[in-house]
Amino acid sequence: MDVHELYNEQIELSKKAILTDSFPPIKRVGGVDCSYLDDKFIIAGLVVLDYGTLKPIYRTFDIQRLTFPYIPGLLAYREAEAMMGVIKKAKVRPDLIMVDGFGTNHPRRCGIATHIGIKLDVPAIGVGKSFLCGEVQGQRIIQDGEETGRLVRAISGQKPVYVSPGHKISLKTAVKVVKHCMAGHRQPEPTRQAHEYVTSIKNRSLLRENLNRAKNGPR
DNA sequence: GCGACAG
DNA sequence: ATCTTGTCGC
Repeated sequence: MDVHELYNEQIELSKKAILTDSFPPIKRVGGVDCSYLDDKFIIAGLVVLDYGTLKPIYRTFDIQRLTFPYIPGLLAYREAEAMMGVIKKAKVRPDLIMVDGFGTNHPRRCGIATHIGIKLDVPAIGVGKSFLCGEVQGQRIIQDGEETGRLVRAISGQKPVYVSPGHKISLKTAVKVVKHCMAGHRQPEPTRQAHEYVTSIKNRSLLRENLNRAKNGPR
């Protein structure tokens, strides 16, 4: 694969990003995250929460073969297919998706939240757990003079989360939504619960693997 | 060339 | 992300 073609695709995708609010009142928020099995498979999980109570009302997962390596700036090519797969198979549709990663705060303004948002035409927000790029000025993240992201924390003094709009939402509203979803943990509930979920699926898979090994291996 | 670099 | 014990702080 040629990374330059992917870079160009990201640049083209970023031009399609809508960074203004264009979605109905949020009733359900979705959170997606991934985990891996032996570097061979990727598990994507989706948890849909009631926006008012932040209680989970639905969840599903999808497992696919891993086909792309981890390359900073190209995370979407490793995880987006699995995430979009689980979102498409969901029986309960969220009004907005929170993704583990970035949106517009990205070297080419096209993090995985933007990638998924545009390809599925769904409002999306990126919630990163570690700094990616830009210049931090207080709570703001500036790139080429524009504010592309914001540092948000549930508890002052603790490590922040990096919020940026992915698609069909403004930075201001994205921050507002993420803050609304904070329940005393560093990460907002949608991605936090999605992470817990995929981890449990992973452990369930590993357990099943070991049971089969104990049953068939020793002979 | 050097440094930075989501999950 | 993943591997992995004890340990620091609220």
